[in-house]
Amino acid sequence: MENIRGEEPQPDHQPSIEQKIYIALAAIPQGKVVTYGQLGDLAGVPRAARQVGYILRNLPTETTLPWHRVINAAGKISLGPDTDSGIRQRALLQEEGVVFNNGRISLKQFRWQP
DNA sequence: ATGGTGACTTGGC
DNA sequence: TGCCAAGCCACCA
Repeated sequence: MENIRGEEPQPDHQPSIEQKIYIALAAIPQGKVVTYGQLGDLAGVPRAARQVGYILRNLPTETTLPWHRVINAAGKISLGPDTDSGIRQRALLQEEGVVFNNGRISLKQFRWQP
């Protein structure tokens, strides 16, 4: 596999941070969400919240990964509600049955806990 | 080398 | 509840 910057894998064959994030991301079930920091933890990369955001921002638009199931610790979408991606994320989540209350998702109800 | 930035998080009022 | 300051860490100019 190759990373988002088109670089080849590390010579030691260790999974890159990105690959770990992709794998953890792919495991999130439909109708559930995780926070940026949680995704890092699930991928075995603590304190990687900002890095997760960076990686998601650089995903190709045609990705099949469930990028929309990642929200912030406040239970809100981190993209502006006025941006195309922000609007799409909300729509995709609602299609999966995720409910918004005043722009917020109840982590109590919808957070995925393996 | 170095300081600014950001799809973030946490603790304290 | 909500706002703020710190902490965080890869990326970039």
